[in-house]
Amino acid sequence: MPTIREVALLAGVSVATVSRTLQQPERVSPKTRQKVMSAVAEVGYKPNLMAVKFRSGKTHNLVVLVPTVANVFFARVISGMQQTAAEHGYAILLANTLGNATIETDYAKMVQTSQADGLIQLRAFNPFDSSVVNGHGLYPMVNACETLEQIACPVVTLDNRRAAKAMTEHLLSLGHRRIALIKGPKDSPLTRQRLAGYQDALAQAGIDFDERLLFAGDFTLQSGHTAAQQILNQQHRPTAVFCENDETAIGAIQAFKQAGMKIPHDMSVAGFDDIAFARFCDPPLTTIAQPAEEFGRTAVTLLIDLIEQKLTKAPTVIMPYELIVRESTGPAPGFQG
Amino acid sequence: MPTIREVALLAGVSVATVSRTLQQPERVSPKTRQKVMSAVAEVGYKPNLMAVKFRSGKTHNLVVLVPTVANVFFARVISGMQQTAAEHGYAILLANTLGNATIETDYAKMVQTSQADGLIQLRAFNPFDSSVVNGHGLYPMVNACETLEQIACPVVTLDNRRAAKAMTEHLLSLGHRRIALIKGPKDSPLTRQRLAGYQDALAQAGIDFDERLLFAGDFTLQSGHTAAQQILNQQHRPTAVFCENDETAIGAIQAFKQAGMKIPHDMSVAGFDDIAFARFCDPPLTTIAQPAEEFGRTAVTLLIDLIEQKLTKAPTVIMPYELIVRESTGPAPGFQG
DNA sequence: TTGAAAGCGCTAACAG
DNA sequence: CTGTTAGCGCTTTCAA
Repeated sequence: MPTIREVALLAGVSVATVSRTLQQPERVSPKTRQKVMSAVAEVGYKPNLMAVKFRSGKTHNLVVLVPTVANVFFARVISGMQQTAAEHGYAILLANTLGNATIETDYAKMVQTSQADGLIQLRAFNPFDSSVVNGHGLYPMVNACETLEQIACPVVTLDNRRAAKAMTEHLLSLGHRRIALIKGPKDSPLTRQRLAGYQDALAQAGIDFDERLLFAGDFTLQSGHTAAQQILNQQHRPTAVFCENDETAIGAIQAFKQAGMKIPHDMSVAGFDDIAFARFCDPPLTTIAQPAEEFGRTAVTLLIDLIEQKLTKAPTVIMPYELIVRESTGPAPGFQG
Repeated sequence: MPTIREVALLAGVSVATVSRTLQQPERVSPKTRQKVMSAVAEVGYKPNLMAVKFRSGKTHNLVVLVPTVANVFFARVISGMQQTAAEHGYAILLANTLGNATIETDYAKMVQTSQADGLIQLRAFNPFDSSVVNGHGLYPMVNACETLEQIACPVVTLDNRRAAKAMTEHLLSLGHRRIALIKGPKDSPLTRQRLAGYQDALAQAGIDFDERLLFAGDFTLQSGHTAAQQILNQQHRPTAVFCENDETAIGAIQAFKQAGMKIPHDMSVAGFDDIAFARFCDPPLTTIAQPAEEFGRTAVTLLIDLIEQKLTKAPTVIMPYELIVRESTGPAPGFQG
């Protein structure tokens, strides 16, 4: 790799002049500029940006902690991040953490060791060693999609409670009275929020909350399938199932169909996220659309503002949702709209 | 951010001793080690790894160019990469390139500017400016999933031709004689290879190749749906459709079902990749399983070997495939097995 | 308009 | 076992 020194030597100027030619060409005479540029071309010089970053103290790297890139919703979020980051001259270092705290902590060290300027966490977990955080101030961090409580950092989130309530109301409006809920990962605030919204809607409709209608899930296809089988084994079956994400719903629909049920005739199923597959299900899935790419874009924008000190206090941005009614939900048996 | 100097000052030793204590503690007396460690703890010292990397000339970063993380197959590949990279102390810089040559070239510059040690490309395109490549040697690069012709770099690939032939043979064995093929992106060698495999099987079975059974696609759900509609409009319909990936197949299945067809009774549909959704389709999808995570792991291993000069020449690694027969393929109408 | 020189934080000879 | 020192490649004063 040729260095700036070799260029200087070949052009017969000082390294300072080479640097200036590349950074602020107008401050260099046309003649030297010419000489330098052809020397650059001749040796194929590319500045060592590692050196530049080291010197400037700015890496222009952002770490993103994502539980799993295999989750289609997250994939969209990342897509949005990448785009905005690139526009601002930042690169994304993506960490597929599998929700593992150790891996998250490891990657967070990239910020602590000056390898990245900031971090975006898509899960409700503070990846920075708390002793460090308390003792020596916070590192630039943004929380997206989830809600990291007890830490003062910008948050980009959905009003999950309202959205879940809206979906539950949709099911209620179709005459459903026994509505099961297949939850997301246990320790996630998002899961609690969606549950709360579900309960809100039931309470408002004067329906008693029945804990036996709650089923565990973890946002995977398999977990939806498993939960649906449990529902099928239940004595007094629900007539509708609200799944906390689309993958779960798709897994559940399969289990119901394998058991010979017709969707939505025998069972209504709703999801959450509106991933691409939702529209291509059989039947197409009723779900809540979230602006996934916009989540990513917003999170990156906030983080860069934080890094560049344009932010005075940590805001909470609430993104809009949209109820998408497709064909996986229908009237409850015997219901007269 | 405290530096090594502050630690040295506080511990009353030289910076070299601090560095040694951290790198090779055994070369330092227990007493000084003690002093240094408590000074490190007291100021909350974290080494500036940017400086370390700059000095060592090794970044331990790998750039990965992926057409789109939203493709579930690629998501799995990336997952495998991340894992292996982490094991070797490397980080993955993921670039969601959308198959855009300009974006790819931009990210490739990270290698050229010493911000990353090497690159993995998942598409058949050389992201390095060819003049640079020719003039000044190659950068460490590995091609995975696709086949980058005309460049001598390690390749991790599937025998796409054999795999496609195997799937076509499966369909032929079910009595299908008119088999449509929904292709992948136009300019992809992988697409050509799968087409070749399809033709191999037909030729071997003594069936004339009919160009009207070829349909364009781009690996998206939507493109499968669109192609299936074209098939439905055709005069002399095929009885089976082989899709070059699972997303395409899932899109196609929906279109067929919307037209009132029963799968596989009226139409057999096969995919390629065995993504998670394949098993949860209705009906579950017959497909070719590829060891996606293993692709990622192998590519990273090769790249690291290349970077660390453990590789003398560029190998081509052929990964195994497996024909997964599920319920989306069945006997051709009137066929007596 | 240009050059000399300092220094970013760290490691690795080399001396002691 | 420990300290001194040079230097990685670059930018940026400060002088000339």
